[in-house]
Amino acid sequence: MIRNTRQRAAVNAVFDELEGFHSAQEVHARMRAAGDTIGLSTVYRAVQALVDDGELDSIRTDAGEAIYRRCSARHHHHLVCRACGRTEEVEGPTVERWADRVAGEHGFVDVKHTLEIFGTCAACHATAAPTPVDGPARQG
Amino acid sequence: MIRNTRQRAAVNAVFDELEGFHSAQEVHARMRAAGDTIGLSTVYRAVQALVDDGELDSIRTDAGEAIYRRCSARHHHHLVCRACGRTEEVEGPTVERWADRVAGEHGFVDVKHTLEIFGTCAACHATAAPTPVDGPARQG
DNA sequence: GGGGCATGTGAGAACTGTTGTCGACTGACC
DNA sequence: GGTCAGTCGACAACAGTTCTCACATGCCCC
Ligand SMILES: [Mn+2]
Ligand SMILES: [Mn+2]
Ligand SMILES: [Zn+2]
Ligand SMILES: [Zn+2]
Repeated sequence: MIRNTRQRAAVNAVFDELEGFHSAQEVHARMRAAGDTIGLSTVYRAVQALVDDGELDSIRTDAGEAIYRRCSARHHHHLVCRACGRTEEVEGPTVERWADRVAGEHGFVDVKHTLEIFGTCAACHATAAPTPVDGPARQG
Repeated sequence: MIRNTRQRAAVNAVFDELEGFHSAQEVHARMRAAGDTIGLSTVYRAVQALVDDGELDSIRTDAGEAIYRRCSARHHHHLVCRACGRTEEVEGPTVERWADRVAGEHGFVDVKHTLEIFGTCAACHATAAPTPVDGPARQG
């Protein structure tokens, strides 16, 4: 049985205050800095549980780190500024249908997909680029 | 200046004989097993150089491991069977236009994207599922 | 065909993110 | 309150990747 614990609730609460994507390690550091006592393993277990519950969405940086964000319930994708890290949720039936169709044409069933879009947001394009964030290694 | 070395050529050659995606560690093990003497660090450096040159395409498994494949020059995406790991290259203007359009609508410039499709291929769907391969953690 | 030397190599150490271990703890249920 | 499976967290272990640095070797120039 899944039990309600202070730690799980606290991790969940952190994502109420946080915009955008954050790693388990960062969440752990923030909680510790705020006086919360919680183990790193517990943070990892909590974010994974939250992803399983659909509370958080997770993507992986180009460096291989998993980052998490409070996620709206609707299926969507992310548009990420590679300069400032700002993310927008984007969605649309076009790409959903395309993915299902090409998979079906190849005889694949039980189809899911991952899609992330990287670019430079208008603000960052206007000014000089601040601290960069990893985009994809190669356009794929 | 970039120098031509036996090791770099050998890593490149490995991908001529190999279908699908393979990790740096696997390539290293194959080369060692075949009697090639090469260091793991060198394999990592070689595949990275090949990705930079556009000779290889790289994606990251859900477990965070980078895997590499000889890549056709045309822009495309991958349709991966989560049961047997078989991959198909898929492409189409629909999804390209969609990604560029939604990014443009949000004021983003210099846009790239990553897209992978996961499913069960017809062969694996017909038989019982063999050794599974990771798909995405969550449909995104 | 040699020097000279910047570039590349590779064994091993180090580093990163993540997961496993296991004794202590505690929320849920009675 | 008592029971006990689920949970915690310090720590170790692990996997993939990158760094270090002494040694080797392509490449340019003669
Ligand atoms: Mn989608
Ligand atoms: Mn594309
Ligand atoms: Zn930006
Ligand atoms: Zn298959």
